[in-house]
Amino acid sequence: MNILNPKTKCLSGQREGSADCRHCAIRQHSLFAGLDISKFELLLKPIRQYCFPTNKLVFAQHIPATNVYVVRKGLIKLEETLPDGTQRIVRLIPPGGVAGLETVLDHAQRYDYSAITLRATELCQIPYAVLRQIQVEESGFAEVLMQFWHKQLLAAEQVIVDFSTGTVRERIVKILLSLAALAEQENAQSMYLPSVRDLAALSGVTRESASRVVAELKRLNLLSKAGVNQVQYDMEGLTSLIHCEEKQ
Amino acid sequence: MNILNPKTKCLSGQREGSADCRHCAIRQHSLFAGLDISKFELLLKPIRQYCFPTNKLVFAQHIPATNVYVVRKGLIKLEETLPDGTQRIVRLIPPGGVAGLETVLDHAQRYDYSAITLRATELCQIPYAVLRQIQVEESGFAEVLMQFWHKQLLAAEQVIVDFSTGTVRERIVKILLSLAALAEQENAQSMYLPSVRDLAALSGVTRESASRVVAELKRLNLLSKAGVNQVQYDMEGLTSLIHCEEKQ
DNA sequence: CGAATCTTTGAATCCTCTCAAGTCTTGTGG
DNA sequence: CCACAAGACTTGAGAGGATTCAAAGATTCG
Repeated sequence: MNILNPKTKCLSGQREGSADCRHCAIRQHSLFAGLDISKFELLLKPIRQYCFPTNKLVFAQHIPATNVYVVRKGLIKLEETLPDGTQRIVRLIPPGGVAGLETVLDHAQRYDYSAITLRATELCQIPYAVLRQIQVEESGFAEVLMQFWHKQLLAAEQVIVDFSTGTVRERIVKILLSLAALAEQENAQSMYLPSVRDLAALSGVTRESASRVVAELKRLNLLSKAGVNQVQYDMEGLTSLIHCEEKQ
Repeated sequence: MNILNPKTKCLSGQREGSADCRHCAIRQHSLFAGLDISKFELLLKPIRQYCFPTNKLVFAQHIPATNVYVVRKGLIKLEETLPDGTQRIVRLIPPGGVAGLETVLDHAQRYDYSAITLRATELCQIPYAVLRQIQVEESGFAEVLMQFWHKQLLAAEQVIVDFSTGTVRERIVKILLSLAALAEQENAQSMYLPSVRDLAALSGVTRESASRVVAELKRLNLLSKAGVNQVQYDMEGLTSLIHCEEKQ
């Protein structure tokens, strides 16, 4: 919930310093929206900001849950490892979203899933005690927290309805459209293309199947490489693929 | 949140009368657990209890959300209808669970999904204003509500990880094991077997595929009919099916 | 009892997975 | 800075599984 100092280097999971929520660009869109920050200045001191590279573990499933994380920039996955060793992603958390909300519950002291960055990601780490105290002092904060619970639910439901239903091509295209929408929000020139492994884990198919679809989309010029894990995309072309399939 | 008067007939969506939360058998396991009911007696008056038969719409997706429903007995599905006309179930709500929690949010005035009974189901209908008022008077109630948000999330995640991953047989068996666990909780002689349509909508496969698996399980004597939508089951046999598949 | 709906089953097709080999990338150490 | 190793991705071929289409058999409800 603060501005990343561009002079600070972004090392592996390194602490960037304590948060400056007053000047956070994303604040009004996230957990502390509507909060009178000056009133809580002291309370917010324990908040730390981190900067993770791609594929770093933010917290592991089953370990004691002590912090909620706000995604300021980047993208996180919440996933579970299945008995056969493959992963299943249960939801993605875009900028403005939170991970580890189970921390705020009295009786769920462990994280339900592992949280891992999909790309370079800036996070704010908010200790349990801070949220608890804000709840005490701000009667409206419980309402805000529930909005975030709701967001989590909607994200999980999207995984079910959009990403885990239909043919492999439909699923992958819907994932890409969803990520393209994120890119548009940031006015980015290109969009983030997850690894084949993550596309597979998010859609519940094999890596090979996911790879074939991505290759096909590139062949159709609906995607074209624009850097490491970055692609340019043809929004209309991708969208039309889904509509064709729905007509079946 | 009250005891169903056994003398009252259970008609289609008919109101059973106002709630008597003080004597509710399920209360200590649901939304009002830990609440001093006598203190809220007047407030809880608007709560109504309903008794729905199989396959009745409790509320429809997109209509204004004005009530939260507590499942006292039976089973509810939350589902969405896809463009091709088939349904996708995003989660099941067992006794003690709630549906329509989005009602309590300030900014989400419409239901995210349609709620439909899978079997004869007893519900308590709790108006928004009641929950809001309890939140005002009981500082701990927000915590309880969040526990229920968490439950919803876990249910959605189960649909992703268990019911929408792996072969059709694995998925169906995991659904059945989950329902068998519910039956054991109630010390029932047999378990509820959803319609083929619902099994398909819950696992994201076609009705035919779901039907074939159920037929196969009956042939293997892991399921045997014990009434309308009721089956006896071989817990160990079903469980071993999953373990075999995981070893692959 | 009859209509409508749901379920079952078969056969053919299509899709997805599996297995395997080869290619490309990435990160590390010399 | 390059070489190498490990891991990720791609691609093909074949097998197996799921879907589709179709028709017949149950069930349910009025």
